[in-house]
Amino acid sequence: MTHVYRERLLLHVTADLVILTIRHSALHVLLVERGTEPFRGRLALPGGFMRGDETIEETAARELREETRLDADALHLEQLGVYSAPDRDPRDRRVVTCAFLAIAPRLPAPTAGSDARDATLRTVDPFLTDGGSLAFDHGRILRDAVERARSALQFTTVATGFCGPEFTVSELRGVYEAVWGVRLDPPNFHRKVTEADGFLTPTGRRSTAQGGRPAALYRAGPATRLTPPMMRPRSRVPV
Amino acid sequence: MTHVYRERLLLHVTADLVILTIRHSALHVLLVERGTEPFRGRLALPGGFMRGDETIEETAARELREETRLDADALHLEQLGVYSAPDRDPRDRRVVTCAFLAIAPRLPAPTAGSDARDATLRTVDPFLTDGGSLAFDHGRILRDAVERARSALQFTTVATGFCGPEFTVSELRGVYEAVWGVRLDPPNFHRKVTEADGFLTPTGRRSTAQGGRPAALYRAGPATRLTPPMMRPRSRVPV
DNA sequence: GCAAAAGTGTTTTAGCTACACCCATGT
DNA sequence: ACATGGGTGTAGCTAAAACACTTTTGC
Repeated sequence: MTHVYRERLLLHVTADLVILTIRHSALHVLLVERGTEPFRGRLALPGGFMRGDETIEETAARELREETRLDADALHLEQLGVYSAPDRDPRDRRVVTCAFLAIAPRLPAPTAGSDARDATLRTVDPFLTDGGSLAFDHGRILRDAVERARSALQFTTVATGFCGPEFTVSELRGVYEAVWGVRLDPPNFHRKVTEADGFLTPTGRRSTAQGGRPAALYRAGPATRLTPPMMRPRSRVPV
Repeated sequence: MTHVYRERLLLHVTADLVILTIRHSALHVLLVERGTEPFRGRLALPGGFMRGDETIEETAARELREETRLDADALHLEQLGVYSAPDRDPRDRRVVTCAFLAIAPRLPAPTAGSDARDATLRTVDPFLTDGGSLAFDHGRILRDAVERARSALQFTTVATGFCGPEFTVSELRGVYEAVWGVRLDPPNFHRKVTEADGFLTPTGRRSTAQGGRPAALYRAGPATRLTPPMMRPRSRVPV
């Protein structure tokens, strides 16, 4: 803030969302097909421009609501970072974006007719190895988001955000297995999460069994940090 | 990116720096006294406006160079996040900032006559409890930065960034003690950091003793993640 | 010799891994 | 009955905490 006014640049600021969810035991991301240039017809992260009297978090929450009908208060929504390379938009050098990571419970299939008429859920895997197929620098943003999510599962309790309001320990384990791409030992996982202080709150209810003994149902507990952390196995048999 | 042009807002974007360093065994932050309104005469984080053909990281690196004469390549510099409340600048609603955390080795006292003519190093503690005394929302940013630094020391090797090119294990322990505000057991700390893979590289040289046996000198090792993490004591006798 | 800081050894404890084994349901 | 997934018990291992003790310097 020590420079003269003529050096100041005026920029468009967007909030782009990496909305992660789990379907069929695999990590998925919500993508939209672009209807306008640049990158017309290519897949991109949902996002939108910041408006006046709005924080960037409010912009992100608004886009999230428009794309998923979900309320940002109910979801984990965190800033990933600013992406500001001058050539990231080939038609306008003055667009910087603040990327957000959103963690969503099982989403309904995107409904036609809504504002998200062209939204699809895709498995993240192809985009992690081949980042170039997304519009703008969204491949890079998606890779950063997945890396952030993998790390967050170790040290925080956000994994419950992928589950519904009530869930079983197996379902939670499925979240870790899908995001980390490993198999975890069910007995040890059960002990770890049920004994971690504030991670899970028992509801006293049980799930309707699907093929075995009914599992106890839990809600997300009050804790936000997971101490001690859930250590990610160094290298295991991939799923 | 689905909205019409008239809804787009044009914004000024600044990079504000939280430059942390350690002096006299206490965590310090570099602050400047503002010479212009708003907040004339108040202390603020150094920062500056983003220019054309520049990424926000380059803006931050430029400001860092101007304030400390240090090269950003040699330092740990990471994004903290975007602060975008419309009323954060009482005179211009269109200024958002991207805050950065910089970790600097022992800085020389800010030199008069440079661009940082009015820069001072202050201990962070007063600003953590009384955030209101800094300009803008910089008290909030500083608190977030210190929290990030405390967390980073657990899981990464950035603590070496507070030390010079060669340092002793004691000096490194002093970093942890200053940032966390706790006393650590010297024997256990020594084992932990010397056995952590890639954290420290022995130089073979020894420090000139100051009051005791000379200590071995190390350089920062190649590792960036610290595995297993250095767990922060739950609650200890404060320093 | 004594103080001070560096560094090693040793005991105890906590947490994790691996895996055997029992539990409660559907078919 | 038996298959299936839920959940507990337990032995062994690894890492960390606590602290006694040795080493190497300056004075």
